[in-house]
Amino acid sequence: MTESLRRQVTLDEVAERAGVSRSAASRVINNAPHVSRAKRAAVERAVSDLGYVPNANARALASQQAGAVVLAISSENPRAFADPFFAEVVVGISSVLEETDHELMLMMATSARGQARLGQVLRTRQAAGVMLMSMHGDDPLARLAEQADVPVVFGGVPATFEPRYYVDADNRGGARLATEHLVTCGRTRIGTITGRMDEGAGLARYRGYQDALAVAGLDATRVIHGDFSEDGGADAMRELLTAHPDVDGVFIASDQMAIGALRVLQEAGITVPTDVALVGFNDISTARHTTPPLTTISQPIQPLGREMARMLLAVLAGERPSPLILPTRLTKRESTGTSTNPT
Amino acid sequence: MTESLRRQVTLDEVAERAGVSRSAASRVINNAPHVSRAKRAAVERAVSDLGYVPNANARALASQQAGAVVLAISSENPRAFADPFFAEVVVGISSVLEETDHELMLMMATSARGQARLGQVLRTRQAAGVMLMSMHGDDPLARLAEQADVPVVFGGVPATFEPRYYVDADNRGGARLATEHLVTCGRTRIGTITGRMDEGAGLARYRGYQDALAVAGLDATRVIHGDFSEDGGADAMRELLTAHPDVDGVFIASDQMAIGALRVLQEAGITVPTDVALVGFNDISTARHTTPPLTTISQPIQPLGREMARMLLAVLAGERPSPLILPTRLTKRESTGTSTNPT
DNA sequence: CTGAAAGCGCTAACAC
DNA sequence: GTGTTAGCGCTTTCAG
Repeated sequence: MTESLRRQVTLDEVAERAGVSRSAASRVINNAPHVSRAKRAAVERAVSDLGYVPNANARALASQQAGAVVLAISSENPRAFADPFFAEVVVGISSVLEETDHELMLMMATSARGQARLGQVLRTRQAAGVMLMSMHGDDPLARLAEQADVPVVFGGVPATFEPRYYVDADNRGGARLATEHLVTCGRTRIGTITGRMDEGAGLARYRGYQDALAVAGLDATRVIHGDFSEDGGADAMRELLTAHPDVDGVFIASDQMAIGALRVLQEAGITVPTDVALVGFNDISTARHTTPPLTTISQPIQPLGREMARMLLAVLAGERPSPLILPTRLTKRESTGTSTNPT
Repeated sequence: MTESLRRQVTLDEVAERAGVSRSAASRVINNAPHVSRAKRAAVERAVSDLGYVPNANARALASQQAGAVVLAISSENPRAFADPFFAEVVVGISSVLEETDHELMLMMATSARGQARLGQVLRTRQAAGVMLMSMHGDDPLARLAEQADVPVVFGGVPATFEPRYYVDADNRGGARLATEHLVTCGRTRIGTITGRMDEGAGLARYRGYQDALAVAGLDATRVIHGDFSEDGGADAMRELLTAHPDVDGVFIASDQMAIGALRVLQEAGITVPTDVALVGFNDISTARHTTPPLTTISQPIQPLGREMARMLLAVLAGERPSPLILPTRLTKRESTGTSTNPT
């Protein structure tokens, strides 16, 4: 690391300095076999003397395989990536990638243009693999990735098909946990505000609600479909109150919606949790600060990102990892009754 | 886009199909001059027939300049990127980049390894430029970027030096606004909980507090230094209460700290805003949902990202844009008194 | 305006 | 074990 921090140092220079052929140098760099200890050492010295750094572009071009992987987020809404959820996922991914020689490219495949570019990046082998998140319905991205003939790992399961490789949180189990908790609290007229039914998570959470009530032998028809957003949650709660005024507990498929619902309940003079108990999903940071604080299902978001990255790495290495479902857990707070006052 | 979605289509193939030389084809692709209309059209047809997509690696190698730009986040804490703030910035950046042919690489220059890799990426011209965020003290990253001899745009101003190109929010002005609001509300014993003083934002917000009180002719010595975190805010508020029990208004340099402070105040039986009025900074999403909701300074976060990207693009294009300071504004909520009950 | 030729820095057969 | 030889797909002089 002594000389020239600005200029490119080439392999040839290293080879010359070390007094070996370029192939030998190359072999050392990629620690391939068939190099004598002496040469190996010489090359290594030259590398550190010169501060050699391989040129990733040349390497990718020659070997037809890139070092970068891409994280693509698909959504008709460009703001989707502003969701703190993704920030966490990215942290998880980066923490794994940082240990390897893979760079992370971020692509918001929002517009047609964005999608085209993703296809282009994949097709020209600028990226070795893709992690795909947040697709609803039959997302064109999925197809695009398949065509590109590049390893794809999904974060979350699309609503319409089960990918070969994916990591997901146990949405169904979590929803079941949430609903069971409501049952445990003594609620008997339990409704739900679902997420979008064209997303895997929305569907799974709805199923979990049904599971729990089936087991408890309770009616599972107090259902309003929402869209995961705060305002959507408010609207849905109004509908729910109208359609089923007797509801005494609600499982809400996202904390954002739960916050909207909370507002509506307050405005209607309905007390949480005394009159109606609430459970959300996601454990966003705001959930701790609402009044009352929100009981919710916590997801291991950063691990989700980590495992996505690990899985992609595994596929890249020629393995065939199995899909992974990460556990979710109940985080009790006051919106379902305090511990000192269990209903 | 008819044939072969999987295979690389090369420029030569396009040239052959169009019945022109490779150079001609290349010129058309890069819409350079010196090509007859006829040839141009032929090439364009061939391109779309074949679904040609230039290979970015080859291009970068040959031209010695990459298409990708990197967003590097520096922090001793890998979780820093989990901050929703960054997610917003990234959205802003992406929205601009999506219109261009630049890819976005994300690098968390957390570990020494991460920093080394960043240097490597820059040095081997895998990236055309860098956007750097969140540095405190004399961040090694800044130096690294300079050495690499690649355009660098800073997001926020480091505490120790003023970079050539940067975009920042008007932290000082915002802090002043916040403090002035406290004055307007009739508070006279106004304290502050600052952020980290080795970050530009922490410093600037403290100065803004001083500015406002100097103008108002009020005492500006009720100062406790915090660290931007929720727990840090709680600790700081305890200290402040001990050191200056007479305080009746506090400007707190981040909403996270303000939330911690709010908790301490509540526990101490001090009513907000009646006894003590509070103003935070950032307008994080939780600020709307605390009890009482938090008056705070809103920053244009997404625009910040957008402008960073635009500035980098400008530099890349050979321009010399001036640094940019984005305005901040006061968002009034109940923590400084309701509008129906202005103190 | 146009095309030929010479690389960019590296990998990968292939002979030795 | 080792070095030589071709390229990877593109840009870029440089003559025509």
